[in-house]
Amino acid sequence: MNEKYFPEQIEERWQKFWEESGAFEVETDAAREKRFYCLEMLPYPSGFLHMGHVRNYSIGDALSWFRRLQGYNVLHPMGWDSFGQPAEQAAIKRGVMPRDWTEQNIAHMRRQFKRMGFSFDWRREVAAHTPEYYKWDQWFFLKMLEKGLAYKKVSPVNWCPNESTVLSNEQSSGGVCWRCGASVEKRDIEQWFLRITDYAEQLLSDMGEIEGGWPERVLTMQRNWIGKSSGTFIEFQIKDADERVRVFTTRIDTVYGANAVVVAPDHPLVEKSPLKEDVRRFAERARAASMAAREPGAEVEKEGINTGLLAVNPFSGELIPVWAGNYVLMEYGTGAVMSVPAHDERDFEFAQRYSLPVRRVIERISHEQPPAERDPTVEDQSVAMKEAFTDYGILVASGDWSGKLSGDAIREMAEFAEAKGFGERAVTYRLRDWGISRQRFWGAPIPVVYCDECGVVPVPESDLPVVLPERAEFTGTGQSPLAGVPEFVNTTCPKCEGPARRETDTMDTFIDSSWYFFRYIDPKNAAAPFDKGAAAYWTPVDQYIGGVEHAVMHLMYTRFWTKFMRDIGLVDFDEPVKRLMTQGMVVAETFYREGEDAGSKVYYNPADVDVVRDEKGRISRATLISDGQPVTVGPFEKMSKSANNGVDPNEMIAAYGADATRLFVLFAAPVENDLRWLEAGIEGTQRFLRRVYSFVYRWREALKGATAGEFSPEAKALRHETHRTIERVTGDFEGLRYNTAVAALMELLNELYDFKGQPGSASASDLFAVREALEAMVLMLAPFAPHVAEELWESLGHEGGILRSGARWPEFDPSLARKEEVEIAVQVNGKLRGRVSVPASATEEETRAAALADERVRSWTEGKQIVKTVVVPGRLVNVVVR
RNA sequence: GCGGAUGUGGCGGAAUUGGUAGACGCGCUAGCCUCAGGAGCUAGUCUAGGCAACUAGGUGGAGGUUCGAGUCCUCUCAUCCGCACCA
Repeated sequence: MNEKYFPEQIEERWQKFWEESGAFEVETDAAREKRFYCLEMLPYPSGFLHMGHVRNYSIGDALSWFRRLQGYNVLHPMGWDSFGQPAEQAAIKRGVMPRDWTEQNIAHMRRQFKRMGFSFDWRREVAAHTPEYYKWDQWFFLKMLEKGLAYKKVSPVNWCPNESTVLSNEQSSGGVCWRCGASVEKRDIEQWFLRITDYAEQLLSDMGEIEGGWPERVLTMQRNWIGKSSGTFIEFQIKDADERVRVFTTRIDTVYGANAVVVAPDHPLVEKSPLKEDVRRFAERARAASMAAREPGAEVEKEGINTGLLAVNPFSGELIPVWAGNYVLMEYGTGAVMSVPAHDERDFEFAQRYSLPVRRVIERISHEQPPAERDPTVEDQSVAMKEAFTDYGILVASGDWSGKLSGDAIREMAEFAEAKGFGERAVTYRLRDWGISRQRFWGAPIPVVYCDECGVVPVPESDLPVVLPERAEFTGTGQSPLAGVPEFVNTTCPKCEGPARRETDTMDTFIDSSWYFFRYIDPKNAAAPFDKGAAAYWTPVDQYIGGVEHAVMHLMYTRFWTKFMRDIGLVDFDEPVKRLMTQGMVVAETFYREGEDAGSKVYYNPADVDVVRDEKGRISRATLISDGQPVTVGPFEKMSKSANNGVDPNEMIAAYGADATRLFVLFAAPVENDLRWLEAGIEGTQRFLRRVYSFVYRWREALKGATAGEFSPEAKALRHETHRTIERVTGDFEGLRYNTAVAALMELLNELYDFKGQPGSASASDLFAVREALEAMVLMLAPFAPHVAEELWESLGHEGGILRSGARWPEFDPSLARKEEVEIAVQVNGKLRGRVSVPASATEEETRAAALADERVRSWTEGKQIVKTVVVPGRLVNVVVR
């Protein structure tokens, strides 16, 4: 052991040791009942590790170490979400093949991960772009096709007319092509979809199984995304035509207030309109407007046009006009609504704009509801009502239904409609089927073949994987690069062996990430995606950790995938993840100056800025080091290129070591909060590690003479601190409260520094107490700073590395964790007036007596009448006087 | 607009879930050590008054419940996030 703490030497040494000894390699072992699956979201191999990754994997790594030390068989794997657009864009820009680009990036990032010392079982590494992996994407697709869960339908894509190519949403943001700036059009093409909507109800109801383990806000977002709504379909007959229009409503009780039927501009009924040319022009305008205004916050004004058609209200028999309106969406419900302006805000706004009559059919039943705005002299309330009344209430002007309560009316009117055959109750969902077709090269090919004779033919399982070609032309224009590779496209029909063409669409990369954590369990399996028995041992995942940006899509898809795997017998549970932790962003200071153009900013990296603080610690001045001139201090923002506030993990490792870097990201903030990166902060954690190190260095020889015996008061106090710390840290780990766990360790170290006694002269029992404290400290430090913990553990006389040495997470002795003497706060009329020390075992009476006997307390109670005393044993006494 | 969350020193954050507010760290101040230090060590650091013991105030704001409120309730303000014509 070196006298000084040199992180780079220690870290290199132990990384090598771990690798050579296979320290983190685990086996599926039914004999080991205690097992734990710790999973972090797999990264996209962009080529560079960033601080968000460091945070994500530090959180998971700490938990993995903790569970290992507790004796669990811990699966902690890593892989690569290695399909996706950036590789293809690199190919277009620089001509490098996606595979080469991707694999170089993976190699680089893998080195960075190893340099961080994360405890992954690298033998289980998987990468989505390898045929061994995506073969099973294709296999799952075929299973879905077989079960009728995969199907084709016509659906729009973003289309650049200039380059004749399909664009992703990202490539067409703002409605213009990312490369040529041409305005993007929608084009309808046939694409593959997965029927996730078949699982909508389960995705909703199974949330009950994971509530408590998942953040409430994630569940809420998923609930909103699924968007369940119960209501009724009602059919309106079109006058003088053999057509009916179907609407969906949750408020059938307001049907007597309908003043119109409003359909989506692209609703098929529009074809029957006598004014269909006008309506079509309107529809085109509406479509163009909705494409252009995709920016959030821009509320589109409600517009519409009368189609000239009339519909019959099946309840009242009344004739009402049919309008086309831009606020009605073809994708939701039936693409048509009954417009009830008196009781729906959007309909109200629409009616105001086009001066349609407003008929009120629901009255309030409670005075807490808004007062009735009603002009009894006229039927049309468009003048009297200032806004829609959307509450439930009592029906009026609704024929036989008048006088009923909304709740009853909704049920009875739906039954009536069903009985009369013009309606039915239904549940609709906002959730739509999952479009998985991508007109791109760098993804898993969809395994179907098109044959002129046989039509759409699935590739037989035995022919999987359908392998991507090694090379293709990447121009960024025209059709998908895959379609330009004849060896790939031209094939024979598996059915009739005649000439056929392969599907050239590839799969959405969310498919890869929907089941990757099952592949880790059995990554080399050539006969199945994974072994059922092994999966039953390891899954569901005990703890999943990742960014909240995946709260909806990825986590919804993976839940769906799991339910499908259950239905084909691969797993026997409903939910893949028991506990989910969503970590906050890593943010850093920003510094800037106004740029040349008005409103533009030039950002400077925090490393290039010198900050001067006043005596309070507030920033008083910030100057650019290179020219000494002031810069503006901006807010903390997510680390990014554009704000020039990124920090390269490599530089941090080089300057402070992987251990200090990891310790800092876990200590600086609770894991779910944003993390403010401050270079000074990491210096603080390095200081802590150095202090631990040098303490062990000074004491390690003397500690060989430690034996338990009669303990001095100081030793007792230290042992109390040690056991109390173990208790706190253990509890903090269970709740992933790393920041307070680290704080507790720092407190214990402060106690050690305050300990009276020197290595040369301490008694054997004092040494025992110090040794006990240090061993607990080192083991509890291992999840945060494993390299230095290994080094210290060895120097305390343990051979073979922490895990192999049989070390276990320290247990606390409750009798030692408890204090013998406790300090009791004494209040007089709720104000703190003194503190007294009593034995922990003191009774309520003894505590009260001690409090009242205290001199300072007496000076406040003197001459007053004691009305009562409240005693909280072990905590405080409150004396109430008058 | 709807839904959710959060407001505590100069800063990140603690507070055993109704019981000593500000743990731990950063920053800052002073001293020691040093050729030097962006190293290390020691002490201090919520605000105001006081040499001090101490006193008063203090958890965005205003009320309330309670012996006692950062914590519970009502209203209000601010910030952040999610969804957004979902019928």
